[in-house]
Amino acid sequence: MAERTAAKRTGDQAIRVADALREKIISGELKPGEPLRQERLAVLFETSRMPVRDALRLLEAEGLVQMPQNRGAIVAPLDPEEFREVYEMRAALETLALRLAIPELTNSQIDRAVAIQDKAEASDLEHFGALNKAFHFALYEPCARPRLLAQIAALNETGDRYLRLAAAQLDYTRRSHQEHRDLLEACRRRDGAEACEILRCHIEAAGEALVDRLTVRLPGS
Amino acid sequence: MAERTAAKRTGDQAIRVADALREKIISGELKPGEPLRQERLAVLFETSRMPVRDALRLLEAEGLVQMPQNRGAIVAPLDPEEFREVYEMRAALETLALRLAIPELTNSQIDRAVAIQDKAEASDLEHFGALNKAFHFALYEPCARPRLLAQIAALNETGDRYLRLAAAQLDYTRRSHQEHRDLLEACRRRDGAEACEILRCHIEAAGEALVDRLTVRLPGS
DNA sequence: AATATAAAAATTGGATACAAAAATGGGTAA
DNA sequence: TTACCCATTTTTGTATCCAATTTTTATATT
Repeated sequence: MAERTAAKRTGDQAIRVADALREKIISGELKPGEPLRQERLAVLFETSRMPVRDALRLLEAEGLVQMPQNRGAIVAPLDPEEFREVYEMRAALETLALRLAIPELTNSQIDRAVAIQDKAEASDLEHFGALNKAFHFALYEPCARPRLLAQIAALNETGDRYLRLAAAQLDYTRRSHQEHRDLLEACRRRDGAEACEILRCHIEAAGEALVDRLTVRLPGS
Repeated sequence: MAERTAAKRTGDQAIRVADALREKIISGELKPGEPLRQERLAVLFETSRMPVRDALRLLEAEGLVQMPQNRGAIVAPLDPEEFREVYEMRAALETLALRLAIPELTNSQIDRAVAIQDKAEASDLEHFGALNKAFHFALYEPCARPRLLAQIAALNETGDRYLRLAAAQLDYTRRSHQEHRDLLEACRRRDGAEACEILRCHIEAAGEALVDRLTVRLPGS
């Protein structure tokens, strides 16, 4: 444990650790309920326990980690009820973002969303998650609401954990793609009400489908 | 700086410090932009800098504190645009909570909300904030969505900071009380659509009124 | 006199050290 | 054999210490 070869230099170790941990949690490399020992993580990321603690606090705020008193952090367990909650909140907040964004949407921004969707339809499941997120955010960003967008991003991250579990959703992507196309069409017409309605159905349908699947797969708590 | 008389004892100092700081920030005792020096706070709360740091991280996640890199924490500045965002999100999330709660609402729960509202109408501005929050949560809680409720609570806390600024809102409380009564009426009829519509207008009206006021009062960023 | 620059002070981010709490395991008694 | 209790070990929470960065202050130069 002697040589801290890499970095004692500047800035924010906590962010770096949090990003790496978040990735490991979302990807499922760290399993739900798995304990996160501070010393172990400190060694793994070549730093001390202090930035690790900060990172854990960050992820706790994001809902990816739980930190019971004096009992050590664990990867937040998966719970179909929580997932239902997440997509309900997503439906509410993402329609809000879209409604606010549509009056500001430029044609070139819509074109960029189309390009992302083209790529998504050609890609495999591995990259689908990221492209899907990029597509949605391309449409939301013009709303210029940083706090709202951050919240949506956090909810998406939590949701992605569940998505990973039920990866055999190939049958769903086709429907998803069609809904994305419909959504773009409504955006081109600047029809906010219609676009929001499509988006709401899009999120809720995906959510319901996944909840069904998860309920079968997961035991209680 | 010698005697740490009070406490080296147990548990989570960070929570205690965070609670105290949050109260000071929301109440306005700590002004927006004011620097939060770690050592100073450590002495004030009779602890070391470490729990203070944890507390600041917590409050940063809640949006009440900003922590620029290596530059020390400050009380998050107030920005009318942020407030607009907060009440837009509140409108979206609280109508969701209410819609989900209404089918579960019992008569006794409604009665309890009425009792809270009675008290609110009789109280002074000092307690209005807390009672107002209690009223809303009495109606939302039956939705049984912990994450959603936590998010709403956080948004309310942020919003309360702005409310404090424009306290001369006596003229608004009368309208607010009437809207609360209308809302209760719709809940009694279990008319979810109507109740949500009233709630949406209630939050948006209060928000718009306050944004106007704040825009006059506050300079740009 | 104003501005740029460099030294000094203050303050944060990170590492190590220490104490309290929880988990573990072994032994003993029923 | 099983249940319970106490000692040991692990792990967290808190305090102190050190290095690096930012801010302030003083000085010199134009």
